Amino acid sequence: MSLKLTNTLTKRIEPFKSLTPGQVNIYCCGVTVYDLCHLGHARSYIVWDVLRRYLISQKYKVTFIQNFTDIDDKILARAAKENCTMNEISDKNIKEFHCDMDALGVLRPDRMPRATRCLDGIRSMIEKLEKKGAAYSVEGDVYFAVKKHTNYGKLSNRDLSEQQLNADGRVNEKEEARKQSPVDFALWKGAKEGEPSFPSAWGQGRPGWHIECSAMVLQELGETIDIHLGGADLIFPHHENEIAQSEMANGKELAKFWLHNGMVNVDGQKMSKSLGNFTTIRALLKGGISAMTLRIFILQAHYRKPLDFTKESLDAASQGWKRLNTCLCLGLNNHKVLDWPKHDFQETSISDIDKHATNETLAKYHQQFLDALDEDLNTSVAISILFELARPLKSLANQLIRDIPQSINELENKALYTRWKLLVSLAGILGLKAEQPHNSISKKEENLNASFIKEAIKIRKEAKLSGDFAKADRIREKLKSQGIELIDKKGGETDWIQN
RNA sequence: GGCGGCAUGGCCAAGCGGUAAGGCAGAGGAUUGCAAAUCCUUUAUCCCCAGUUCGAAUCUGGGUGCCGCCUCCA
Repeated sequence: MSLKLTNTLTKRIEPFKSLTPGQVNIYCCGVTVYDLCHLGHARSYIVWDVLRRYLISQKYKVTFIQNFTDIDDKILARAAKENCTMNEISDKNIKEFHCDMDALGVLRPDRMPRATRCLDGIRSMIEKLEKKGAAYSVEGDVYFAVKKHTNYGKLSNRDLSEQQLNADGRVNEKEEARKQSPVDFALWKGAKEGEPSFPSAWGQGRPGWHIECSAMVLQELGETIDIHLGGADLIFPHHENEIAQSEMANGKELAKFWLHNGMVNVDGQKMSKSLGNFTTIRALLKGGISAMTLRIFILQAHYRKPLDFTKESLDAASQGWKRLNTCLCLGLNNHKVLDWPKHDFQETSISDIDKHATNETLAKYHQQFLDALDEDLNTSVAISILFELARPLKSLANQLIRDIPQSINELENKALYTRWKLLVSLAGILGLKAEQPHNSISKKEENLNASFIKEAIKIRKEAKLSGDFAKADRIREKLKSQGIELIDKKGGETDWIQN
């Protein structure tokens, strides 16, 4: 394996090599927990989930840390609005975050530190910076003196003298006056009236935004980590400031690889809270978009490029997933008919795929899939290989669902089983898992629904027999709009599945 | 103004110097109820101009357009 990744730090695609063989330490910038997550967040965490799964499949021991920013102006504003405490807002949204990410099949990070619970590390890092003369305190605030850091700007490739400082004129004049330079940023903010605060050597206050990540990386993973992840909008100033703080405090390079994902766009513009053009993950899932559809949608584009969110592209992903899903379900639902070994999805190990590639064609697909991911996580190509693998399986699946299965000789059957296993394994690296369509419904709805559908099928059959196809089609369309798909089989029988 | 990214068929999207993956939609054929679902087949010379090269969507230079960051942001 030779994984190559685009490193924002060097502006190049370079071979990935971990500091310790077989071990990868990753830190991923998490969310500020003041609200539900939107599709942009989903993209970020799904993409990095694939990176993680891929590394694990390549036998790396991965330690994945991701933070929660649980103190911030927006959380406080939300708390004031909802007349509750900051902690209540944070707790609630952390729960919601997990709910969404679990639904999307994003593996939970190994640890998820919260800013308010890492204050010792934060304070001691600020003290260290102060001792080194890289930080100064003014009236309860502490600022990082950017000019002390000779390499400032190395990540975002910026010359500070060329920047339009505070471009929007959104300058807090009081704060500006306290700073030695307009580019300096807060490490610690003195407490304001009525806001939650924490004790420190500089008085009551709270940490600035950037310092928590620096402190957590050190606390959880050490001075230098393999990979630091985040959205492209964090490159400046957040990651630049992290580098400045950590490298000044520790005297060591913060991260070997900096990876950044592209934004999700709506009508060509970045999806963001402030523009109000966001769609939450929750709304999408509730609206009937399946988690795996979102995964396909996101992974069909390269992670660094902007991704336009439109109804059309989502529909396309949905149709594509439907196709793939049929194939992934094949061996689960039909193993008896096909005489395939019973297969439990939960037990599919994503690091256990080598032995499945038994023939030349499958070995080729397998290799192409791995090569694609090696090449800076080309998930788009990886997915295309899943579709190639799926084609004959799709054919088989439809024979089973709709017709009498044709006789397959033993050799073919075995090859198809192997192909299916490979498909399941490779899909697993992308976090794509079968979503079983229900042809039996939960007990609660069973009586209501099943008999209703049965009745509808009966009426439709009568309509068909009497030649009233318009009526038959109306019934079919009506059920379809309710997620029930009718399938006319040979011999006049009608089956149904719920999508 | 500074830094960075992008421009490929109706839509989304790969491609990293040797002659355009994949998905969706469309078309034709099979099947069917002149239907749905399904299966098979099928559709591009890559924003413009100039250059390098035997050969460029891919490299260089110059345009044009769009976007991101410089302020909270995945």
